[in-house]
Amino acid sequence: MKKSYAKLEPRTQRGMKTKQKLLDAAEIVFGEKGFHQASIVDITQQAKVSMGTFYTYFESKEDIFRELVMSMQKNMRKAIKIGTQGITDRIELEREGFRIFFQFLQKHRYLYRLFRQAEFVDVELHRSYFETFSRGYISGLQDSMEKGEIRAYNPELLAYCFMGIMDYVGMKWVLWEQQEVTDEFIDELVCFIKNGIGKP
Amino acid sequence: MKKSYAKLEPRTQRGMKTKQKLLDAAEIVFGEKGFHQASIVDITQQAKVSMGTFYTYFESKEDIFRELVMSMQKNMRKAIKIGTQGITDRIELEREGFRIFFQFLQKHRYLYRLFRQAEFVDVELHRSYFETFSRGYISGLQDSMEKGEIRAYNPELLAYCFMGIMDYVGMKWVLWEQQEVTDEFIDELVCFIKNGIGKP
Amino acid sequence: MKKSYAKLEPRTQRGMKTKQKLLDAAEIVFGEKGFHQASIVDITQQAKVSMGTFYTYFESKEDIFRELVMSMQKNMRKAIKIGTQGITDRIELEREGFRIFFQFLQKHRYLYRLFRQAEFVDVELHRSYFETFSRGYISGLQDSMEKGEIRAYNPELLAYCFMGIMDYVGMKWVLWEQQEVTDEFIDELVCFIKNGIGKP
Amino acid sequence: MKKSYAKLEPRTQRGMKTKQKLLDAAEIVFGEKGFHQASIVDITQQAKVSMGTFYTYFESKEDIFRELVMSMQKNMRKAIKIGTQGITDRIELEREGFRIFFQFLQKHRYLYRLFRQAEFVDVELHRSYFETFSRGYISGLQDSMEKGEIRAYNPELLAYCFMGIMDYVGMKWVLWEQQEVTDEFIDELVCFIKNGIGKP
DNA sequence: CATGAATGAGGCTTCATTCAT
DNA sequence: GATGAATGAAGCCTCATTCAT
Repeated sequence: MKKSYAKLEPRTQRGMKTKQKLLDAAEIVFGEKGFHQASIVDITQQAKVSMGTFYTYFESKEDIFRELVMSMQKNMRKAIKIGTQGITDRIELEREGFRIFFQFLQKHRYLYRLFRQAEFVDVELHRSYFETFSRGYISGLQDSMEKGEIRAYNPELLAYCFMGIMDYVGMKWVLWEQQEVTDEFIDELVCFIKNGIGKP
Repeated sequence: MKKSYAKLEPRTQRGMKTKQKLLDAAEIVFGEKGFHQASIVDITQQAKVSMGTFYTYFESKEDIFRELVMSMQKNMRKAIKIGTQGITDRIELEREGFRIFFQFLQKHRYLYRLFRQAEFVDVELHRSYFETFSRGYISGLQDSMEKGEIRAYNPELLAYCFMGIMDYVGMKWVLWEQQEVTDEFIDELVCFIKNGIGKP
Repeated sequence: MKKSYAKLEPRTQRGMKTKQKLLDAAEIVFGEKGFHQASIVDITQQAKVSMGTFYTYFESKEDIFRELVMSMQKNMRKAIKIGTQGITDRIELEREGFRIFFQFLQKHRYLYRLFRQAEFVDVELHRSYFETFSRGYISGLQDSMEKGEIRAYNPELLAYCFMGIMDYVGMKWVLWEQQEVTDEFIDELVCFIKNGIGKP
Repeated sequence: MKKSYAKLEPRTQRGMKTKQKLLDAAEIVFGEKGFHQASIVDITQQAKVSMGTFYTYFESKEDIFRELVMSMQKNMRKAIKIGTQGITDRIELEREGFRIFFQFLQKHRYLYRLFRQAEFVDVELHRSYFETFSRGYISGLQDSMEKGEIRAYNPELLAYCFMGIMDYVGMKWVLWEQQEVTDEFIDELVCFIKNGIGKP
């Protein structure tokens, strides 16, 4: 017996607006309270709509979380892609990538809290994010290595190192310290990536 | 979050055993299901004790989680400390630190899942872990820099980079791929840290 | 159970058609899912109209159910009345009554599911059906007894026996087995009613 | 992820008593309000236990309904079986069967309301009841026919006729009229079954 | 007349915690 | 110390009905 209240895409302008209000509210609420501590009512109150309205646009708490995380991932990847277009030098590309990532983080302060929880909400969501993101990263690094632009390492290892660095540095300075990430800061980061800690 | 019974420290051999059974069970259950998805019954069933027994030794679900995570952190730090004793060369120290960390991970497969969730269970727990762990790391790096052993960077930045790398590499190869982390693999990792990606 | 809009009798051709579409849809939906499992949306989707349109023609879910059941009852009684007109012999009258009833059942496969539920939707609806139907039956039987055409029994008892037989036989062979009820089958049924199971 | 709170059979005397209280309460509540109109709270209040206790013994509303209906069916069949043991004459057997059935009905006033709804709660439950009950009935009738004790009919048809009669007569006089069903009444009923309505 | 977004009361279910035995 | 039945607050979700366009 299939559901009679199928959740469809809104068919009016008003509906689209309401759905967006809910997504925006969810970003804040999930970010602040965490997925499991947050309730649907928290979200609808934040969005200033009634509880029932939630279920006009989403099937469940998991559903809105998934949509939220996926759209965020898409936007982030897009921002990085657009921002780094045309940069050919690998080091410069990394520098710009970091900058854009931290900028994105500042705009979406809860990105971390959302991504981190994905693992406990929907394993697939989590995995697919890492796979998609790392795939692009890996092939980019591989190209640079083949061109002899950078040292040769296992490109997968390198990609995960970079992702770990972005994650932890972003968590510490953007999320916790809420500092503006300056160009000098990023320069130092890139310097480490380029030269390592060994003395020349 | 009331409590009428104080948490007991077991006074008998039997009591100690029961408490340990519960902690072992909690490691598995929290690791597999996640803190919020896991129930007290899951834990007591896994430990093969009755529901009531749980509250003889722990005040709440949060309580056992905290105790579990804290003891794990302590053990991990201890393992690294002991294993790296006597090593003076910074690079070798990092190499051995990575090796021990990944070994520890292999023994405690759920370490990640537990640490990751700490943020959503008890913010203090999470913060204090990072602070304690990074403090030691930072001061060690600072020493090495002052001795001129390694290049000079913001030691805090470096510590978070290393922690991020450990986290992501461990997650990818130990947790997900369940590969044995070979010496060659660690060597490559250390090589990156030492030399960076820039061409010499 | 509030209402601010009075139920409209459709005033246009288009309106009449829409109302009928809704009634036809309700017959299918209530029949398949059952009154309580069925939703207004199920009905409006089946009828291919919007949700709001429903309340132009019906006051509530109960309302359309009532109208549906009552019209079905009326049609059934009418069919039997017309079909048995002019038959004077009681036994032949019963035979023809059965035939028409089973034919009606075949056309309105959900009649049972609807009538059966009436008891749980609107007790009055249910009672009134039985009273109206049995009243005619009883008086007919009484006449036949007084004329000495059939044996004398408590006519009310007899009427309920016949109704029970129609109900169960129809349920078994028309609803469940979906067999065509042949004349031979009905003949055997009437034979039992006429002669009983006792040896002559 | 399997349920952690599995519904087991109670392991103590106290538990058994509580479960029975809930079943007794459900019989009344489902009988009076109907399955869909009744809520779990209605049942637990009637049983004077807390809401949570319900889920210690039953998985869902459907679950307790099923258990209730199945135990009732079993008890009814058992009562008829025991009560008609040793009766060899078919007519007397039917007479006694009716008597016991109506007596059972008087004790379990809600039996009808429960059985009638089974169709809308769990189709299988409903079907299996009819199949089990009719199977015994049919084979008994067949035996009698083969022995030449009663007239020969399609035994399945006859069984459904008798079941329909029991159903409707019980509904009318026991459930609605709440009359005591006297021996005279049953005698008349049996007389019809034996002799039919045809003049000798 | 027709539409479909919005509402919110009501019902189901979970599970951390208590407590009598 | 150990047991497991009992509790009830809290959260998810449904859907009949309203109403602005």
